Amino acid sequence: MTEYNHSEIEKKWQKKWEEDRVFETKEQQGKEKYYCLVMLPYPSGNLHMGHVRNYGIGDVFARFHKMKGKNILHPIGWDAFGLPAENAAIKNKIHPAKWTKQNIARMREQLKVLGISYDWNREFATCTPEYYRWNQWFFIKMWERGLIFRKSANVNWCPSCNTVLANEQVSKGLCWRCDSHTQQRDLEQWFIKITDYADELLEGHKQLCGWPEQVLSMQKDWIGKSFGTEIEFAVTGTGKKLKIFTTRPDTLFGATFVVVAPEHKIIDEIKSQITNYNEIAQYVIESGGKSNIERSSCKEKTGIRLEGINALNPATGKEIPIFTADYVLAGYGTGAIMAVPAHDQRDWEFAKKYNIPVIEVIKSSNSCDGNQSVDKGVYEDEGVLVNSRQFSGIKSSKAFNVISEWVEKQNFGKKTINFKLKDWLISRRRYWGTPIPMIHCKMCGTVPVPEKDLPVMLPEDAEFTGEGESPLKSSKTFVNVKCPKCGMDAKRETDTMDTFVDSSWYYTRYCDNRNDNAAFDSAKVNYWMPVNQYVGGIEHACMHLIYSRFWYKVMRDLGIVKHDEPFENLLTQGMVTLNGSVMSKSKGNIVSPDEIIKKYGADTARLFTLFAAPPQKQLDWSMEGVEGCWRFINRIWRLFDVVHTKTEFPAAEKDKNDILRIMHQTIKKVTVDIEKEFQFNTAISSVMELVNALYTYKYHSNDDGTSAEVYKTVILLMSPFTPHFCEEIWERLGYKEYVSAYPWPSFDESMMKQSSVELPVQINGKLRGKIIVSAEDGEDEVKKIIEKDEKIASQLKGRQIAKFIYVRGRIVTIFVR
RNA sequence: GGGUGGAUGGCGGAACUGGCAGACGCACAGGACUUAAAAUCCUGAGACUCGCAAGAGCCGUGAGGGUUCAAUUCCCUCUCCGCCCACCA
Repeated sequence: MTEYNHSEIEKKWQKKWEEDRVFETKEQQGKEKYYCLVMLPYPSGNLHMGHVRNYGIGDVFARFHKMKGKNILHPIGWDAFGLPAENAAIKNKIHPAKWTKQNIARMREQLKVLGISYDWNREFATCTPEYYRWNQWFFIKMWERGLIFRKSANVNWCPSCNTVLANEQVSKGLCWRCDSHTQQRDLEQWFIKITDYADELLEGHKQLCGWPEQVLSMQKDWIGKSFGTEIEFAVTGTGKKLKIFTTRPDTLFGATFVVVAPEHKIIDEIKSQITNYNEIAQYVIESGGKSNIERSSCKEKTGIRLEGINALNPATGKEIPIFTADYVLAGYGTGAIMAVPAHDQRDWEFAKKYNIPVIEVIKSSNSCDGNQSVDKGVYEDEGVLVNSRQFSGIKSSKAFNVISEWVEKQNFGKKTINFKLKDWLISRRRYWGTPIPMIHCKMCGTVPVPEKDLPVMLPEDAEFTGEGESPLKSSKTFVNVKCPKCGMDAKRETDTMDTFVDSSWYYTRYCDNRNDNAAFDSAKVNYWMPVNQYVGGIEHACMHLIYSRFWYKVMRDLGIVKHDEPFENLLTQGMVTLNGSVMSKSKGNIVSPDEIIKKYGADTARLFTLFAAPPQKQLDWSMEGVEGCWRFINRIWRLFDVVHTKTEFPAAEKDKNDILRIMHQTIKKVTVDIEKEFQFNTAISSVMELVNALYTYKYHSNDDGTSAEVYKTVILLMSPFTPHFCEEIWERLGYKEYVSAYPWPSFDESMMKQSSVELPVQINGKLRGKIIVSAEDGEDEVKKIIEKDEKIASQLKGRQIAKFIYVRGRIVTIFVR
């Protein structure tokens, strides 16, 4: 056969697949469906190795299940709104739409060269009015359901991007995209009430058996449900009450001070009674300038006492001081806490610094350390209540309920539940996003754009200066509008939506991407959804994957989808690194997919990313490893001639059953590894073993055509990993149909049985020899064989066998004295 | 600080339910082919000790202990590394 020419072969089959519409799909009732989804790429302009890995993994699933006879949906699209396009507009004076379109065109070509089995008919970009009008439609539906609200909020502000960032988009005080230091500002913002679904998002985890435990626990922590009690502390001389939140109501009698967040409104409300108000006001300003991250990173807790007033501990009736300190967060609980220095580390540190009394209220129930002194430090574990009047002596675990109920009865508090999850801030002062479809009218207030007027189009005439307010404000044609209610002059909302909105429901649009009358046809979505296999990066564990789950539940409540959860199975793939560090432009350690594909072909590039590490783990790039995969593909290529040439080596006859047994074992291994284990690396290595065995067989046997049969299986097994190459061989083997449409090989357990097995023999835990036994041999036969084995027999000579263990097919262990 | 995942040859990584540790690949060495090289095909190999050798012994899965005839796998204690969250009351 001629030499393996990857570029010719890959071009040929990509063209054929496209011409024959091999991967185009539609609903087929009665046929099992399989929806394979990969996280849609941002059109940055260049495909990187992470993409190759991500989409290569997705393609294995899609192609495998297609061969398994399922009806496949395997789509791709573009997450096309976002900051980089706008930054490019500012920097290079190119319109975001044009920049994005160019990038998509280039990346589409790069993707096509990879030969992924996408149904390209279903492609779309989220930046088109055909798509984003449905963002607007959903927004209005949510508004109607009371899920959208506005409030003035202290937000993260990126001075470089000139925009508001969600908490989730700030990492270590830096903007998630440009790495500038962020600041705090107060702005009127649009929010989605995701917290209404907090409980369901948590409960829904029970249905997500196909998700990695790691992702679930990250989400659980992110949602952060905690049970506690709200308790009111009267503020002396003001008639005001201060509501605190605690998860430790059992320590109520030990609360010796109260702390409020600097932003807490009570400070302003009672400022006339605070004798050191000037000092307090200064502290409030100072902490307001700090980000949450700065606050938390400072080692020593700062705070200041509100002089002239006290709080009344409702349980003890004692007056205790009130402090303000920035270790208390305004956004969590009630923004105020009761501090119990004996049983909380932070309160302890604070009390020591400001010389506040410490009252022990829980003693370890373990009598040995019952004499512990509170001066020794903090006791945060469970125990028995002390110094707590009628509650002394009961267990702290019980006291949670007992004291909470008592507090409720006394009418100064109640049990509550708190979440860390915050409402989703979705407005952006940006151009390149979905316009929020609202109109501000002086008479009618905030009015949604009527459905018939959707989409609210992004105007062409906006200016991109990179400074000040949203570019949409610079467009007169956009801003000025008539109120849909009263017809008077009104102004359009100029904020756009967070791009996470786009990616929260795109997977349903693939099911019906050309629909002009609705976001999608429910019948189609209900056929394809839920996604059977979702593949993407772990970095989306909390944001994208929570927003999507939330959005899907809202769509369910709107009655347009029928399931509770969008993604049945999730695979989070590891990063691609070079010499252990992440590939990035700034580090200059990028390996370009283009170059690798040009030199070795897409099949080799894909094979390497699948073989070098399990999909979930980090993958370190290695040129030598790529060479190895290239060699393996060539080795299969050459095997074509080997198996079809008559060879005779009667001297060392190899058993035909041997090679067939290995073949069936390999089919099983590859099937299970793809279907259940997600272990593509071991799937591929088992095919390598089969190929090695085939070479050996061919050179040491009288072949009657068996090797050609086995070879056919090798090609079938490899086809999800190296599809172009396998199509080519398949054709040369004389098949008219595509290998990608051919049924996946099945295995026969009975073919895997071996008549004789080699068994290791251990004596006193040490390997002392090996014996060959027949698979059916019982313990007596095995004993006889061992007695005949010279080497083992000599070890046993003169010693008494205390124990003889025979694990069928595994091992023989003898324990002697 | 909380959560979570991990630590196995020179390297990437295998190992079912506790049952021969190191599959497969890379790198390395030797052989065949070749005038030669590359490519290819074949073979070898965890460390240490003894042996000319075939081989034998012994130690080995981050560290220490435990359960077991048997532990990379189960239990306890500890160290280090990655990721996510982080003053969440």
